[in-house]
Amino acid sequence: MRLPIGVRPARPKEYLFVKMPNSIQRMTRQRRILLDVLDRKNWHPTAEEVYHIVRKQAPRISLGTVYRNLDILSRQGTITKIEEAGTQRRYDGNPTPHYHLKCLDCGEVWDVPDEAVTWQRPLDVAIPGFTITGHRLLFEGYCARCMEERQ
Amino acid sequence: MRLPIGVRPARPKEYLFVKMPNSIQRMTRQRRILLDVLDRKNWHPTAEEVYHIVRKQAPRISLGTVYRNLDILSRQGTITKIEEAGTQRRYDGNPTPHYHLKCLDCGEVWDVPDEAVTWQRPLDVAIPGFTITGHRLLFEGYCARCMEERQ
DNA sequence: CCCTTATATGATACACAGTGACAGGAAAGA
DNA sequence: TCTTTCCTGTCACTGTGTATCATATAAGGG
Repeated sequence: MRLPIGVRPARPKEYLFVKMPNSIQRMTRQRRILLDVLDRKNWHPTAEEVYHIVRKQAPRISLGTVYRNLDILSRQGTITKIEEAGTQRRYDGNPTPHYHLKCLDCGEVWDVPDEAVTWQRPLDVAIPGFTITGHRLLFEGYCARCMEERQ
Repeated sequence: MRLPIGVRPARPKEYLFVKMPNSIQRMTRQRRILLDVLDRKNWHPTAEEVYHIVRKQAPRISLGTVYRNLDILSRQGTITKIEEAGTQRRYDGNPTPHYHLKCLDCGEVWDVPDEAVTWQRPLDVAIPGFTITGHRLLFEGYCARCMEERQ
């Protein structure tokens, strides 16, 4: 579990020019379960998947509440939102920056271990007139299972 | 203009395990206009934006036709589909691999000139059990105009 | 421990981006 | 010009996520 019951999470860290969201004020039952469910390694569920799992513990939770909390938590920096236009968003309980790997066949997403990526300096970019605050890197390919199935 | 009228573009290049799309068979008026409109440097319109511009030359074109063609052309390799930047997909008339830059404030997307990116080894990744076919890299930050407006 | 109050929830309707189906239209080769 | 079959426009529809609002409840104070 990420946060002890009743403990307010840290306020959103200030970030250059980023409009800061409402942060968490209350640790509700639903929110606690949701955080607990998201706290697994190398798991990148869609909102729908989170919803189905959370319902085992909170059968009357609404999908809206799941979306609302996933949004709040990701904007607040507690979880990561993986956005790709045209597809379903995925969420990642791990808030520290890291890269992802996506199977082009089944759509599943995995973490890329830092040591698997080789570049000597962690990537330097300079574009005149632009203030760069970060980058997102997604690797694409085919997972072992999908490779097998297609042979 | 990318393709002379009446010239069929190259058939889709075969690619490991990728289901190949229907490729272009006919150079229709609508398709010609669309390709013409997309052929601008450093422009990354949404389907909606393309639609509005194409309609100046083909007022009765449907949004469905725009989507259909953007999809066919990108799968065929004539244009690039940008999925990682925001909620709406964007399209890029430039089919050669390159990176993009997105303003987190206005949502606009630009090309990153290759020489602006510095990494000593050209990015190497090895993940057991995974066949990597490519990667997508998106830089995020704030453009000059948005920086100014917020000061 | 109960009361108060603002935040969070559940229900529902809605918005948006993109897709599917299909009859009619028009490219391209004969 | 004719024929074939791919493509278009129309329109209904789906899936993902958002807005609204009455009700419920967490958290701090008395």
